[in-house]
Amino acid sequence: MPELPEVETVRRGLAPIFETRRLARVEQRRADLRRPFPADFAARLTGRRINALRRRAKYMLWDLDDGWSLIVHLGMSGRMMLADHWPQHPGPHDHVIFAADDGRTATFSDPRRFGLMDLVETARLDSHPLFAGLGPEPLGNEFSGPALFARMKGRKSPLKAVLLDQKTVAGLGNIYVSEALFLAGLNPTRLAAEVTAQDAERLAKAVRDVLERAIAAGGSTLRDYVQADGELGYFQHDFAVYDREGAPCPGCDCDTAATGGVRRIVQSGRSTFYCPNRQP
DNA sequence: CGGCAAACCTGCGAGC
DNA sequence: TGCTCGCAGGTTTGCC
Repeated sequence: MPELPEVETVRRGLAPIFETRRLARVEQRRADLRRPFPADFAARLTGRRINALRRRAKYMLWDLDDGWSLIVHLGMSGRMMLADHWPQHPGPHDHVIFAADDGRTATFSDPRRFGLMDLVETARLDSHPLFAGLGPEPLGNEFSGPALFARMKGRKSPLKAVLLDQKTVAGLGNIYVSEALFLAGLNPTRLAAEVTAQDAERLAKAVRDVLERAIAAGGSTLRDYVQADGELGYFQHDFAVYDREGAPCPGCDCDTAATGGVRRIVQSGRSTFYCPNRQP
């Protein structure tokens, strides 16, 4: 799915349209996504003004004028399609349609239906089950080398798994974990407990760096992710290692014929890409 | 606690 | 051309 940079890109696409506007019409077209929608979902949103459109980790938050917030998670294949008018012929995967009071619409489309939507009292957001255990925002002030080091301490799991764990730091997914570990020169199979404070410092910087560059590029477009305005993100052209098995390691003089180039391994069922030379 | 596989779903590309 | 298989950006659950 969209990881943090893609969710942030979608948020930035929606904010100018929906922030400060009222929801004139909302249509929920099926009973559930990954889980059921809250009761009276569309009715509770209709007529509400959106005070702010925020993001926490990979979740979008639409703060409403009645003290509640809409939580939107895009899952693996969720996206928001913008239009000037109510869609005439929604497709089979168009599950929710939102219309602002000026007639513009956003259609939430999610073929795999791993996304979810929920409503929560804004003041109680941090205690919502989805948010209670989340680690710090990687682009926020709470995230730093020492903070990351503290969270990795004692964890006898591979770096890949620990970074993918949203309790360590919130917002990384399969792509950006591989990219960050590459930038930091750390092997994904190394145990988190064994990295030094200096390693953690480099890793924290790498996480920030890759996420900031990905956001600047509008995220990564693989199969079905597009920005809210229909434009394609282009950070996928900047991947150093992700989905580049066998390719020469970028910025590395290692002999591809000898090393085999970028290597792909499977960790807890998911692909990890790295350069064995730069990430010993 | 931790690692791992499977589950939830559909679509797509590769290979035969 | 048409089929099957494997794999895909996430998260949760349940089992060793």
